[in-house]
Order: sequence, then structure tokens, then C-alpha cells
Amino acid sequence: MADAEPERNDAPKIDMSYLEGTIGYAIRRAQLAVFADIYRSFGKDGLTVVKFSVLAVIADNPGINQAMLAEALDVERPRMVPLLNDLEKSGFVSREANLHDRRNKSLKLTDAGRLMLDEHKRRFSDHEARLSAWLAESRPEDVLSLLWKVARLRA
Amino acid sequence: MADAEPERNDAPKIDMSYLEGTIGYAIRRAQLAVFADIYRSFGKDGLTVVKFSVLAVIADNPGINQAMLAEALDVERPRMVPLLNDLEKSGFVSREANLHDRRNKSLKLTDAGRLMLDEHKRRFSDHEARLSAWLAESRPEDVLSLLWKVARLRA
DNA sequence: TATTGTTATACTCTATAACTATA
DNA sequence: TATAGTTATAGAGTATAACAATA
Repeated sequence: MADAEPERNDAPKIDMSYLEGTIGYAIRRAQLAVFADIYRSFGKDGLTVVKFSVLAVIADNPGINQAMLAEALDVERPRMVPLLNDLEKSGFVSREANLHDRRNKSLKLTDAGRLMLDEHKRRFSDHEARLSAWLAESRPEDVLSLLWKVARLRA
Repeated sequence: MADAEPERNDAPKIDMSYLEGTIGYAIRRAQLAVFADIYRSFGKDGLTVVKFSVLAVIADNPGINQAMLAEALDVERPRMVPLLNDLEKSGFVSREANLHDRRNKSLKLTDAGRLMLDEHKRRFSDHEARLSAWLAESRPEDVLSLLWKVARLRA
């Protein structure tokens, strides 16, 4: 009943008390629960979280180049290449040559990309509403209990 | 200055306001910051976080089998095999045949495994002390700000 | 039939190094 | 020389399917 006890009643009796008392383990489980819930909202036909993030940043920063985008999202530059290849192939992002500095490519959303992003923002807000409601129910004060509360979102 | 603004002053001016307003993005960044800090404490010669978790669970549940361990840590059963192979090769874990049910293997820490675990628990507590001190400095009340505060741990 | 440990496969992610074309 | 995009590579992590031994 206490928020600090993240037990599942169907699980066998394994002593996890040490790990469950650490913020590191709690935040990892909480993050996985949140992402699982996001994917629940995105659905089978949905974008990955990373691609959604890429579209969201390009939308608010039209003309941004790949290096800046990678830095903003804290992923390595080489990671952006297959990601943007896919998004370009899907018709959501355009890569235009930058005339002022031909090393750069200027990233923009296509109309289809804008529609896809908006649709996923709607789906994302379903997730956020679910999470907010879950936390509003009874929000633990200490950090560890709060993270375990998040981790139990639709556990 | 406000806790809700996770800006880095060295970064270029990119509008990240949408993602930074979501718990999903904040908890991901917070989790990465926490793990980075754990690895800072574990050091170059240290275990991975997963291997540390495996040792910690076996220590408190001697004789546990691989399937139960996998379920407890929420990793797939096949993942445990190379993990335990490594830990066995390193001399930290023993896999004994279970006489009552010969499908099972009974996992135990070796003396070296116990020493390795204890050493890493000490290093882990350094991390936790650093994190606690960081949060005690000024702990934001709302979840989003709290996560961004965590995410800025040694950012 | 069901379960444990295992193998195999495939895809994603992370982290580097190095190449090319530009500047 | 430095930077942007790219290629290549290697190591983790994730997710499934399937197999042998055992129950």
C-alpha cells in the first residue's frame, strides 16, 4: 500500500530491496514505464520516440542542420544519418543544400511531416494526461517513492 | 536560473521548449545523467550497471535461477546467458546444477563476487551521496522541474 | 504439454574512427 | 586546419523464435 514498495503481487518472492532502494534503479524502471506508455499512445503504426523528437525539434527550428540537431537531442552525429534517411524516405523531412555553407544541409518538415507530428503530439498528450492523472491520484513527496509511482504506471 | 529551464549556456539557440516540457523527455535525460554519474563512481575498471544489478540480486537471493533473475530485473531470459557467462568467467558467480529440478541452475556469488559487489556498493553510495546533495541544494516541487534538476547533475 | 537454459537472428542504440567535401 | 555529413565498425541492448533436456 505504501508508495515506496514497488512489489508486484504476481511475482515470486525475490528480495529486490537493495536495488529498489536506489534512485538509479527506480529512475530506470520509471523511464521504461513512461516510454512503454508513450508507445501505447503512439500505437502500432506510430513513430519511434526518437523520430518523434526529431520531427518536433525540426518543426520549431526550421533550417537546422544535422549536427545542431544531434547536439540538441544528445545523440551522436552518425546516428542522425539513418534516422533522417528514414524520415526523408517516409516523406516527413526534407534535406536542402544550404547555399551559404554547402557543408550544411538545411532540415525542414514537409507537409506530411507536419501532419505526422501533429497527430503524434495529440497521441502524446493522451499519454501525458494518463500520467498526470496517475500522479495526481497520490503523489509521493520523496523522490524515490515518486519514481516508483511513475514506474507503476500501468505496470 | 529557474529550475524548469534546462538550458546549457554553451549550446546554440535551439528551441527545445516542446520536448523540454514533457515528462518523457525529462525522465530520459535524467536517467542518462544518473547512469553517467553511476559510471563516474564505478570508474574505468568497474562493472556495468546491469552486472552490478545481477550480483546484487544474487547476493540477496542465493540459489535463484536464471529465469527468476531475468524476471526480477525485467530483462529477457536469453539476455542472462552471456551476462552470466561473463560473470562466471570473471569468477564472480557460480552456476550449480539444481538436484531437485535439473532444468534449473542455482546461482550463487563466489567470494570474489561478494568482494566485487561490496566494492561497487561502496562506489555506488558515493554516487548516491552526490545525487542526494545535489537534490538537497534546492529540490523543485513539481515533477518536471525535479527531473530536470536530476538531469543537470554534473551536466 | 510446459519450463529452463540455450542458440540463433535481427534490429536498435551507442561510441569511435576516418573519409569527403567544403570552409 | 576545422567542420558537416557520411561510412564503417564494434559492442551493447532488445525482442523473438526455436531447440534440447527435463519436468
